[in-house]
This record gives sequence, structure tokens and C-alpha cells, in this order.
Amino acid sequence: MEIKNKIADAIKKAVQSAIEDKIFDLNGELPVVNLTVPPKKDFGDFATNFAMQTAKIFHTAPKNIAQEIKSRIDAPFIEKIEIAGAGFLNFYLKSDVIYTELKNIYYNLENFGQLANKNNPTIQIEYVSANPTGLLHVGHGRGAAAGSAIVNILRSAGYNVESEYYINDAGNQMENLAKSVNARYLELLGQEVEFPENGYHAVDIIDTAKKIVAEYGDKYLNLPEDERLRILMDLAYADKLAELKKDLADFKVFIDNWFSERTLHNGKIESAIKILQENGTIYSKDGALWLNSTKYGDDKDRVVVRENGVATYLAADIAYHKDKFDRGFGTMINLWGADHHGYISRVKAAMTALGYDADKLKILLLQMVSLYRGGELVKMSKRTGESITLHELIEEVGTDAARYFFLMRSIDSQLDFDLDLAKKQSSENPVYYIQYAHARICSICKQVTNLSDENINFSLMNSNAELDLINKLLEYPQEVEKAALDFAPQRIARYAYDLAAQFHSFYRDCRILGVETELAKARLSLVKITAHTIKHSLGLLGVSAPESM
RNA sequence: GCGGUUGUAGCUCAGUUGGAUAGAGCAACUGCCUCCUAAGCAGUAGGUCGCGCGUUCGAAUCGCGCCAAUCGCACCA
Repeated sequence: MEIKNKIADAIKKAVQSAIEDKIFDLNGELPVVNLTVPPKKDFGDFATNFAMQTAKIFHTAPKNIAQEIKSRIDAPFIEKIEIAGAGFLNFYLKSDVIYTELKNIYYNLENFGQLANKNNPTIQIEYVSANPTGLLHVGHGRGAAAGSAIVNILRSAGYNVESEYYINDAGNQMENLAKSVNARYLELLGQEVEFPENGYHAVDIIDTAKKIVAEYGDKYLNLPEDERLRILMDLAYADKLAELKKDLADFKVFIDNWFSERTLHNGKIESAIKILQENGTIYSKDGALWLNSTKYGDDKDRVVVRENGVATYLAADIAYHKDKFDRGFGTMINLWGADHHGYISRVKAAMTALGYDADKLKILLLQMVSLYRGGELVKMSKRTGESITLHELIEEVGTDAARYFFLMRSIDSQLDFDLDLAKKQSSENPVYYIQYAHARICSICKQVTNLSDENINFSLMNSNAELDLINKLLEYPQEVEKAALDFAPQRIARYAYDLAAQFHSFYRDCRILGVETELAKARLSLVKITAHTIKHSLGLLGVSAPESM
């Protein structure tokens, strides 16, 4: 059991005994004991504001409550307790506590950072889900980095997770893809063609057409238009999807489940609509079918089937989310671009109307990315093809830097991505700073080969530099937990940076080569734990930890 | 007009289930390699936490109202 929980237990018992002895008169519910690492070392190893929080329900001054708890607490691992400020209880642990913890970590190092399985129902997370009609751009990159990092973090925190990509492979955009590739195909074969009005102008469409020409030549040139369009749609779709999967794989993004929208068009959309019609949430007006989403807090009602009988995108999305709910996940997370926020209320409205608990669906919104090069904003546009694609970004700055930069800001902050900085191999670049710490440790390990791994006396490490590093390491499991609860990869990015900083300080003050054997053994074990933790935390972000730089 | 997000040091940003003297990096300035990777370390300086009112023992954090930036408000996806 973690030290923190032990202290919390001791406090609860002390309070309980005071209540039984009628010292405290309980007028309300006891809050949970909240233990934190204090901002200054002078304030002990752990602190709680419990006495201040309970002042009201005990009708007693915080300092008196603190005094009572202090006198009743019974815990062998606590060195001393001090009352400070307005009523903080500061706990000072006996020094052997942290050494025992460190020892446990060291002899079970592979598992450090992997929390116990929570045995919760599976969490599903859907992310990227870009249309298979073009290349992934930088905005998708942020979603890909965030989604995959959240998956890693949740798994590390002991949750069961399944990732999913929703492929919009039905409807207008596929028609446009077919028409666009068709136009390029004919162009390449020397025909005069007018480019379709809503077609995709980006150069990757030409590349796709070129591949088709290279493989099939003019085989489809003389087919009837609609037949050729059908064939080209299939070929282009396969090509686009393959490119998309490759770009994601290069970016260390691996999806468990690829969900095709087409599978919804075999009755699932109709049956979802039918249920909503039967319970009165869908009505007819002006020849179209409308979802009465205002009843559930949406701004206005929404069309689900047009006058011409064709279902809207929303209809497919209702069927899709119904399908997700029917698969029985405990929580479903959608990672959407911030420009889709208006969509939340209508999807949730539909789920509520279908009788599901819409709170199980959590929508995380990713704010926009702006790229800067040479201090200038780089414009992006998928239509004109002047965008920077994810592929180009990886080529330019590398997967490690790109992922770290995407992840170091909270997802609901707009991100200014400085391409020049991401490319710099210097201390200005946080990715290198962290990786360098790892490489330094690996370098030491290579040079120290004659030290035994047994009977390590961890308590020899008692200087500030050593204790600071130890304490930082002990915080790691809790950081993973917090990052998982908040879906906040930037917490891990920050932690990895702080840990690297702690190590670099240690490195200056504490040598391993050339010091007395027992101390060298202890320090070597400490830096091995550090290396593991840096590598593990970077791993959660999908960033590599090189052994030499 | 309505809704989402953001506003913290010169710049880029952490920090929200309310807590102790608000933290990093970069940029500026001063030191440190005969010593395990100087891609590093130590130090100095830098703040009305957008503005105002409120809630309370206590507010960057919660509530209300302003201001500014940004994204969105389709029978498109």
C-alpha cells in the first residue's frame, strides 16, 4: 500500500477515535482526506488541509482540530507531525520509508509505472476519424498524438481501452473523391476534362490517379462514366486508406478497430430512425424527417433525412453512436476538432432520446494548431493543397519532436507549433533535453560493469540532490493516475521534463564512477530507476528514448 | 446575437475536486568542463494571474458582469 494511503488511514482513525470520545461533534459528512506534497521541503513530506476543511462540521477552530489529530495519530512510519499556517498538518516520514519504497521499485523495475488493473468496463476512444479522401494534415496530427497518448496513459493506469477510427466511406465525400480521381485519371490519359465543382484539388489526388494509371493504364478509359466512377472510387478509397494507415503508423499511432460507415447503411440507420419515430423524437416537416433535439437542449431541431430521401451525416452518426452504446463500453470518448463543438448537443440529444445514458459519452475537443516557420504563420488549407501534411511534418521535424510538441500543451489550448524550435538540437528544445538525460544514464551504465546488483544500501543516498531525485521518482505512479483521470497527456510531458531536470542536477553533484563501491552501487540503482521512468513516461507519449545521442 | 475554448513574467506556457512566499523553458545578465556526454549545471533579474463585483478563514482556481483573441452556429462532412 502506498504511504499516502497509510497516512490517510491513520488520520481517519484518529478522527474516529476523537468522535467516539465526544471531543469532536460531527455535524455533517466527513470529507475525504486530501494529502498533497507540500510546495516547500520545510513543510514535510506530505501535508493535509483536513483540519481546515472540517472546521465547520466540527464547530472547532482548525488549529485545535489539528492538535487533536496530531495527539491521537498512531503510525510507526511517521517521524514527526507539525501544525503550520492556518491549520495544515505537515507529516515528516522516517527516512527508511522512502528507501524501502525505492528498493521495492528497483527489484520490480519492469512494472514501475504500470498501475494495477482497475477491472473497470472497457473505455472506448475514437480519434482522428478523418475522411479517406486526402492526406492527414497537422490538425489531424494533434488528434492522433493526443488520442494515442491518452490510450497509452489509460492503459498504464490500469484501464482496459479499445481505440477506434470511424471511416466516413459513404456519402458525398466519396462521390467527390471518385469524380476528382476520375478527372485526374482522364487528364493523365490526355483527355480534356472539366474538374468537378466540389472536387478535391490537392496534389495527392493526382498521385492516386498516377498510381492507377501505372497499374491499370487506360483499361477504364472507355467504360461508361458511371461504371468507371464506381471502379475508381474503390481503387482510390483503398489507396487513400492505405496511405492514411501508413502515415499513422509512422507517427506511432495504432488503431484497434477500424469502423466503416458503410456497415451502417445495411439497415442500422433505418432502424435507429424507426425507434426515434416510434417514440416521437423524429417528426416530418416540409417533406424531410427532423430530430426534435431542442427537447434535449439543442439550439434547433435537425434534419436526419432530406426531402430527397437521403440520410444526412447526422443520421449515420446517430446509428454509429447507437452501435457504440450497444457494444457495452463503460465510457466512450470522442476526440473531436474544436470546430465540431456544435455537434455535441445533437448527438447527445439523440442518445438520450434512444434511452441511453448520454453522460457515458465524453467529447474531448482539440483546439486548433498554428504552424510557425521563421516567425511567420504557415497557412493551411486542405482544398488548395497548400497545407502541411502530417507526413511532411514528420519528414521535417521527426516523429519524436512532433509528438512531444503536440502533447506538451493541454488539448484545450490553441497550439502554436514552432517548426524551427522543434528542429533545433539544443537545450531550447525540450524533447532533446529529456532524451539527453536518458542517453547520459545509458552511457554511465555502459561504463560501469563491475558493480554487483545485490545487497544495495539505498540509505547511503541522503544528499539533497539524491533525495530530490528519489522523491520525484516516487511521484510517478500518482502522475500517471492524474493524467489518466484528466485525459491530460501534458501532465506526463511536464513530468518527464521535470524528472530530466532533477537528474541533470543530480548528475552534477553525484558521481558514480570513482566513488566508494557501496555508494556507487546505490547511485547506479537510482539512475537505472530514473532511466526506466524517463523511458516509460516518454513511451506513454509515443516518444523514443535513445541510448546514445 | 448565441455557444465552446483561451487570457498568468518581454515570448511560449504549466498550475482549477479553493490552501502556505504563483512555477518552468526561451530571451537578458553572471559564473562552472585537467572530472561518468557542456544537447548539461548553478545563480541574478523579471508578475495589479485580462478588468470589476461577489462567495469565505482563504480565490489564478468557484459565481455573476464586462473586455480581448479564436473557433463554430447547414437538408456539408
